[in-house]
Amino acid sequence: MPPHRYTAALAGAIERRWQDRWEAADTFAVPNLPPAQAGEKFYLMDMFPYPSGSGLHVGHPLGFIGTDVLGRYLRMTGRTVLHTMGFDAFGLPAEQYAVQTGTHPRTTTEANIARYREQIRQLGLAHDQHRSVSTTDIDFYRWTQWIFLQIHGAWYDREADRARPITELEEELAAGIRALPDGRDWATLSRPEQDRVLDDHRLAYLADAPVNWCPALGTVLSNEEVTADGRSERGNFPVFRRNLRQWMMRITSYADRLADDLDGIDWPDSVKAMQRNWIGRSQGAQVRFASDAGDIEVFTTRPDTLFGATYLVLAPEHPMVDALVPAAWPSPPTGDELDGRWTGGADTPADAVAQYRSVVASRSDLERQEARDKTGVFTGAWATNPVNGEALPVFVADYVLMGYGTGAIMAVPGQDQRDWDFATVFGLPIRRTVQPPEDFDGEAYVGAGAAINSANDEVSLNGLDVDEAKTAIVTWLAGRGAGESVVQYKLRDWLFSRQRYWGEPFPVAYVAEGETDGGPSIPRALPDADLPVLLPDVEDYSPKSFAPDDRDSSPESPLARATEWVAFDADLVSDPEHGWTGYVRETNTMPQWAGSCWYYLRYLDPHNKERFVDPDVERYWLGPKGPGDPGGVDLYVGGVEHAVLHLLYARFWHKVLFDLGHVSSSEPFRRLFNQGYVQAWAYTDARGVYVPAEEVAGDAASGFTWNGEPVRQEYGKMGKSLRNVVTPDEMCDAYGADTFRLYEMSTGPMEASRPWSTRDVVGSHRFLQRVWRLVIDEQTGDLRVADTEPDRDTLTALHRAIDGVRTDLPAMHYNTAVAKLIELANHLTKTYPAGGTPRSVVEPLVLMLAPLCPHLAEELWSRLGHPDSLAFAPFPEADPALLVEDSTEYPIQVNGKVRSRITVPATAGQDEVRDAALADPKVAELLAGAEPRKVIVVPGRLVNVVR
RNA sequence: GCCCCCGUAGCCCAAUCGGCAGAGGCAGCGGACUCAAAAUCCGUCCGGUGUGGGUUCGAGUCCCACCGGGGGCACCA
Repeated sequence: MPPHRYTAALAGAIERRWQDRWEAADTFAVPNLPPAQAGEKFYLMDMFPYPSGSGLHVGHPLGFIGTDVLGRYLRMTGRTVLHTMGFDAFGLPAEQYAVQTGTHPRTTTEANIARYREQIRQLGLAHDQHRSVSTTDIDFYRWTQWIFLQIHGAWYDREADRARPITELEEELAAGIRALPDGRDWATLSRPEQDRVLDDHRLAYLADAPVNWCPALGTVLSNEEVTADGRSERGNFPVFRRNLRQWMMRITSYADRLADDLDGIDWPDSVKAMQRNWIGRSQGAQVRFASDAGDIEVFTTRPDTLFGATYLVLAPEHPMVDALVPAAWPSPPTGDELDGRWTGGADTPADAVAQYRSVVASRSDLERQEARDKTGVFTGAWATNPVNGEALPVFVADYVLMGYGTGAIMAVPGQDQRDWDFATVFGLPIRRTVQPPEDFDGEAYVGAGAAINSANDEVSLNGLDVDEAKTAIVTWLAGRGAGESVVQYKLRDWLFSRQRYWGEPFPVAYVAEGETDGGPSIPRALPDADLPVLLPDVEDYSPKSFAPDDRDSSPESPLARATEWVAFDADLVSDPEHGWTGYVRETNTMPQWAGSCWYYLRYLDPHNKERFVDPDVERYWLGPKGPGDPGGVDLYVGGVEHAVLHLLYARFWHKVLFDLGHVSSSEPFRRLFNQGYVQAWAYTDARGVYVPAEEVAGDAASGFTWNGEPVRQEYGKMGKSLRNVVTPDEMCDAYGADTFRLYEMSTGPMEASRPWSTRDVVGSHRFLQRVWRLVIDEQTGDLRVADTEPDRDTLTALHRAIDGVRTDLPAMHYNTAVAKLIELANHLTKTYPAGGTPRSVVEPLVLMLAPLCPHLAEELWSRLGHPDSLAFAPFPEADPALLVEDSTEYPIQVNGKVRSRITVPATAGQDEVRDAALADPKVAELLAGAEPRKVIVVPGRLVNVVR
């Protein structure tokens, strides 16, 4: 082994040396407010990790390395880059570990963070270390609590279409500028009554609402945390709908802005589509059908089909059902017999409904989804269609959901397949009100067409297209007070409390002995001086949990047991009626999403004791660049799994802060990029048990074996349970961090998922050895470069590489950038086999390699005689004159097939190329004297002669 | 069921506007070095782009249908 070869050991020594040097020199620190002469700012961010106990595997740093390469490139092209890394450290695993072992979650969390920091440090990421924060830092969650109080202290002014301080609402109510919704006089209300009015408007509020209660986890969950089949995203336990008093955030106030503002940000279409879908805005109409129990209000997106409604359906849980049900089965208004299918064989409508409800309740969400057969029962009631006075039977069926619209629909089987299916099962009439095309042979017709069968004495839709008909009928309904145009959303308010220990405590207080008017407790904001509200020490970290299917159990937070913490005294301006004593704390904590809703703001100003972020600093890094620009982080990189949850919540918080004047940007993340995942092969033996992937031999052709036994290959996530984890530590030991970085960047484009393949890593290592050898003699350690002029071919190769790399790196096309560097290095190795590579070529190569392999590049740069770090050295620039060669070779196609080649001077015009092509003997032969019909010359590319 | 993305060499991947299918890496094969092996170095084989149509002078690229893979939504009225 030559003594100065670039081995893993040498790489390791070089890497540690440069990491220490960067740290000592604070190379990547950036001031909160860079001086005026600094280059244009760029705020670069990764989605921060949850520091799990098992540390990083090679998949985790893919995005971190990608952002680091970009950040380093941008610094070398004159930009001022802010890039750091934090930790999303509240959350369930540390708490569950605490429950098992009694170790405080903070101890576990801080140990895990220390481990993550070490692993990240050895990768050589150019982070500003001073800005690193963790959501569990007291200095951090103090401001999470402060932001909560801002949201709690705000209401949404519909007219102004923005949030405003609740104090302004109070002033307007007190001054009589704004009337109370129920017509009461503000001045006559007691203080608790006034407070309740205000609470009804706050963006953070307590509500008795149907929530997702997960007995097995002992906590409630947000809609976003519940899977489509009604189980917890974490742990896959059953989740039940229960009415509980919980903290909610009024994210629905922002539904329109959250949907509309997607147009102004540079995000992947798929993520925008997922957010739009989750918000689920649909334009429609609310229509009232009179019944004996009062008006039944339905929501429809197709008011134009109102004349085709032949029955109504209410969700089984609809509050009007009981009032609608008559004592006995009625006779139909038509005078016919009551259809036997309608009654479910029950003696009375009440029995039928009760029976049906119990059947529905016993069906799990999964069963309900799988079995799409239409079931339901007649309530015994009729309602009146406002457009034609027809009596429509009212059914109860579980294909109508209480959680969307009004929980009631008008059924139009002619234009809706679900209604068609139901009508078929129950023998209900079907009437088309949109003319299907002549060749239409389906059932319900949902397409465009002219309205038919749609007229009464006052209004006729017949002949109108769908949109015209909608407008006409809504106008008519509105004139009669029977309906109006409305917008519906799937989005629900955000359930914001959890019955957990390891989360941010709520900075609120309740009067211990109850409100003076005997009503429910009013949460009072704590004064700023009382922040942070620290987590108390407790004996037992677990919430009370229950059997997974115990739906009637109730949540109980671990904080409730910290009785000395719960009871406290405070001087609350938010509670003018009371004194200074006798308060109790909120014992729920905030969900894990809270910290990640604003951490990008704290990165900007992490040590500020007075504010969560200084306004000037926020404006510098996040402010809009001009009119119409929303502002925000310049590039945010992370996995697509946060498409809805984190990214929707963060946008919501940011918009509240924007409305209240705390930030100048209206969106948190100007550009979002989803990196792919590193996946891995896993292997199972004959019993289906996973075997250690690193011990498997063989290949796809000859079959895989483990200990001589055949095993089956499968593809999936990297993880302990699949026994296929590879860690960055192993790769750094075996090859060095630069090789590992280079390999991860060269296996594919950033957005693509790709399989991990340890045995391919050697290719990246060999390339770095070649580069090393171009500069350093492996035997002596001396420089091998010469101060000579490169030949013309080498210059062209260099400038083409520069040109390509300058295009590829900022576009995050790292795999092709790497290919171009390898190509150049291979050219140099071949051209200068005995050494003496011109310094003027080697130095740009080293600089171009620096973003990808910073340690190696720094070392070579230093050995080439440059005392300063190359972190801010100018990135090479291509000379356009050197990109082109003197002559160009053109393939000549005849009728699309390559038949010959010609070489012409690079300066040749189209006519010269054409003439040269036609003069080619092979082409002349194929033409056989005939004039070509057409000759296509693509400059620099090819010539096609059409015969 | 609906929507989105992707199918190029044994494997991972390149290929501006439609313009010579191949940049790069792995594996394989041959050779150099070595007593031998590993490591390293040099050289080299391999496919016509999932399938079938269409548009075009020319299609990996555009259009249609199908097949395969991945993701999202899923009785949302």
